[in-house]
Amino acid sequence: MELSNFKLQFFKFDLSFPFGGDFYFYQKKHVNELISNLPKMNLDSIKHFFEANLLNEIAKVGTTSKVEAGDILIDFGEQIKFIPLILEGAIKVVREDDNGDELLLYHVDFGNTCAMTLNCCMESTQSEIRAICEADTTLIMIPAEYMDPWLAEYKTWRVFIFENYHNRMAELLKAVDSLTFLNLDERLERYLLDKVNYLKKNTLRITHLEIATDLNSSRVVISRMLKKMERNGKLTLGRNTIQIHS
Amino acid sequence: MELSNFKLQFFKFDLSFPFGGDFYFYQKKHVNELISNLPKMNLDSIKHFFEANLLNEIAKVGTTSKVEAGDILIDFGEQIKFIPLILEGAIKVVREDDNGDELLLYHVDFGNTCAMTLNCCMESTQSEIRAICEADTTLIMIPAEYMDPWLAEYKTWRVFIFENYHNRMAELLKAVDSLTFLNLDERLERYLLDKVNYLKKNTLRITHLEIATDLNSSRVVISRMLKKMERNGKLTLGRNTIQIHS
DNA sequence: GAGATGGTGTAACTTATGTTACAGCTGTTG
DNA sequence: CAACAGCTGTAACATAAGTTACACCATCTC
Repeated sequence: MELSNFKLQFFKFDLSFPFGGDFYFYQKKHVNELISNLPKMNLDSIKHFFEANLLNEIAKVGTTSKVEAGDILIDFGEQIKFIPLILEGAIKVVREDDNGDELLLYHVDFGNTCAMTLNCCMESTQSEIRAICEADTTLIMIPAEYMDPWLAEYKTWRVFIFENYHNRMAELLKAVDSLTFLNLDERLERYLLDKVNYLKKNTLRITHLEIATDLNSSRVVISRMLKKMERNGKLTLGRNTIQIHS
Repeated sequence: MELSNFKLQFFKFDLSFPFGGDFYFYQKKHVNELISNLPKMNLDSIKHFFEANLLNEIAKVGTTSKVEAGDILIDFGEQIKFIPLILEGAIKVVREDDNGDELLLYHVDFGNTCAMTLNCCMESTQSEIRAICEADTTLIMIPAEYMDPWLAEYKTWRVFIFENYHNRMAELLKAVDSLTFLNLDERLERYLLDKVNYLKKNTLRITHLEIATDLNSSRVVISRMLKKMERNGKLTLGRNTIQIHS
């Protein structure tokens, strides 16, 4: 509920950073520079759903970081030490089996965090998923040890955490529904529309093979279905691009 | 973690109740009789993972109820007003699409609660799932309004709630994995082994149609596969029964 | 005990999806 | 420019799963 209006107001992050994509290697000194550089932005974008005292705490212990498209944020089996709160960009969460076959589970975007990660923070278990940035992404990293005390202390934190659990659970349910009740062509259509939605572009830069991987299908099948959809006027195919007619 | 040893010690619930399966209709007076009848059992089975003060609170506001096999605990779209904590028995959680096609998501058993329900308690949303008793089940119902204050006050409650979220999430992931990476015959095999596990019997009382419904498949296909498994010596088929050789 | 109901077995067929193979095209690299 | 790697299109075939149809039981009811 508190989250909904958050989505309306993006803030632009214009500083360039002296370090690369993998936040596990960020040093404390970088973080301090960072925080002192953007206190206003930090508070502005979060103040709409966290209480004042909590905002202060977040400003004190959180660090802002930027991750590039294609970077892997979290991988299978990793121990997670930060709660990532996404300010800008989009992250996709995938599952993999023993043969290396993949399946896209869902996307996490603005104002959300990854509930899979939350579990790890509370219980020090390992990640069951891989999180990959789809666009350049800005996030606040909160050290995992604050998870529990904040739950005790701040109502807005509890709401935030539970809303996130709820959202993730709903996404997982949606994934189960698609797998169970939809044919591949319907899943493909949803997949494309989803992508248009959260990337906010009608023309997607993507190959048939990437789609096949996300849907755990094969390239030939996806090409076949895309061609059919093109014949039906739903989209236009190009090399490395698909333009959705919506 | 606290939950693990809880599983070892069942307690037997021998009183007969003056009311039927649907706990939504229980009256406060019944509840009070109940509580005064079983204070010892209540505390015994829970004291291993809740702190003393919380146990007192649970004894004060919780009610014990018994639900029969086959009863629907929670259905789609219902507003949930109680957190169910399962003491004995087994509950299956299923998903349904617009055509009425079903899919079994997972089971909830001893010492656990349904995380889907938790969301509803925190945010007053509606149930996205149906919960059906598979065996006669005893549970403690805790009014939803205690959910949030207890999170603030009791560390063991937070652990309990998050462990449950984690378990449910893991079960959902397992469901996704099965749907994505396994063939129907493998899913069938897992399904049967699962059932043997949580019902603690090698001989299952079930029809092929029921299995087909749980797996969102068709009876003919399931019969075909079961017959093949019988020929391979994995099980013995009978009318309404399947005996698993393990 | 006749009929109805529901569970199981099996064959024949259909459909969705995956696989293999290959051709053509585009852009990059040496 | 020649060679190469990656993307797309298409045909032919293979497999998993769903569908239809029907026979045969077991159990229950009138």
